[in-house]
Amino acid sequence: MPRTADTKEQILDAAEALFSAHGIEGVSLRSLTKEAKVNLASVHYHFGSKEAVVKAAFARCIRPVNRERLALLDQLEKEAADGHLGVEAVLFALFSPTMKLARGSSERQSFVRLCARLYSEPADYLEPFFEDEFREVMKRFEAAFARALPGLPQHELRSRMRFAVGVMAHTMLDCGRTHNWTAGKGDETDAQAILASMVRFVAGGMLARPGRMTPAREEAVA
Amino acid sequence: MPRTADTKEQILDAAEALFSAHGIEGVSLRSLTKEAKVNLASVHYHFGSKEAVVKAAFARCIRPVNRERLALLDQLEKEAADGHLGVEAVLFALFSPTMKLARGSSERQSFVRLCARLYSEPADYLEPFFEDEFREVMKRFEAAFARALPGLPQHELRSRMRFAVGVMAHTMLDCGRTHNWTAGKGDETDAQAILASMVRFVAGGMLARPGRMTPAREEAVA
DNA sequence: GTCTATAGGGGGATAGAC
DNA sequence: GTCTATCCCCCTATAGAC
Repeated sequence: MPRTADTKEQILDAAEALFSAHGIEGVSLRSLTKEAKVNLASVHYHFGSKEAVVKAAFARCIRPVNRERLALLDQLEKEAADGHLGVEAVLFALFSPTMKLARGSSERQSFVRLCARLYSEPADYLEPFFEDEFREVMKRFEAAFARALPGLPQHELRSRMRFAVGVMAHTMLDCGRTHNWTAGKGDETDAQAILASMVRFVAGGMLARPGRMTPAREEAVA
Repeated sequence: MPRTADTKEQILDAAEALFSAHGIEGVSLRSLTKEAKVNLASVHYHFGSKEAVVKAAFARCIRPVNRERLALLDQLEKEAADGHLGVEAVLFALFSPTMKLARGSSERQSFVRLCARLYSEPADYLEPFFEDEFREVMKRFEAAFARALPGLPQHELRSRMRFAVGVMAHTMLDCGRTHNWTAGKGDETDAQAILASMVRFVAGGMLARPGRMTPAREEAVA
């Protein structure tokens, strides 16, 4: 065994890799402990339950990302203390920390998919946990977007933030399906190009003039 | 029993409701047949396996939607045979058929979440199935967007289409979490407002000038 | 802290009567 | 076509030796 990592971290490493590949319900503690090369019972000794492993794995994945998001936003707001706050800059602060994960070691690449998957996973116990982990980020970025997009009604702003999250989550999922992103040759240039495209696209959506569709279109859905 | 539906359809009705609520792995054939008020063995008689039930439920849900998408696009291309094809109109053809589902009977509302969930479900056997079901729609809409957005490089166009799908999929998932969309009072006005917001947002992204981020931002991710 | 062994419950699938 | 009964698998969790 080349690593000196302790049992707890070996379990979390395996949890990240397997949960992202097969979903929570698709991973048994047996497959998990086999992958981690630890005993089945040790997972209960260290975590107490499968549910606790899921939360711990997710927390270890997302906390540094959200910390970096807030740090980037701090820096951004300090630079622009007096004047204009750019939408693209705010989006960059929101997106780039996750994108960075997609370029790390192959063990870390699966993190990205894990985060995106967990958001759509219907486990009831995850929803309040998610809310806790993201509350600060959501609050701070809502304020930043409100400043970058003056005049946009709050309800519309919140909808657009959800759309932005949708773009990111979906892109994270798609990054795991390599055949979709084969324009670049590898991870290094790709991640940067995808991030740039994402920021441009979402900025375009954020900046769109809010308003109604043409009447003809509205009738068609009524 | 008020309905005269046969066993097969009762199973599919229950499958839609339960899969969308709990995910594929979260639903056992036992819970499925209990909800459907049919015998456990009947699911194997009619479908052969759980996997076949999943595919059948998904096909029954998505085929009419994709048919309507293509019909709307047909009509749109006929109207605009000579001149300009509007991005918002194409987006409307792509999005509105799913949005309509979200306003039907409560049994049908869960369809929407089902479709969104299945896209992120990591079941290997679903990916080729998905590809088959959406090939025609993707081909036709890629051509339509190419026409509506002349000059946009094909690779960028494909990225943006994935972003658009991400917005829709994420919105479908969120529609099930009612507390997120409580601005309107019910489903009727909400669905229309959400659809309008979505179309405006994605159109803004589609129409964004493709290009690079500012050099400072690019360095930060390198 | 780490292991073996096992409890106790569900899971998908199937055989065969009706 | 529909049912009951059952096979055999895998699951999480725990007890208790080391």
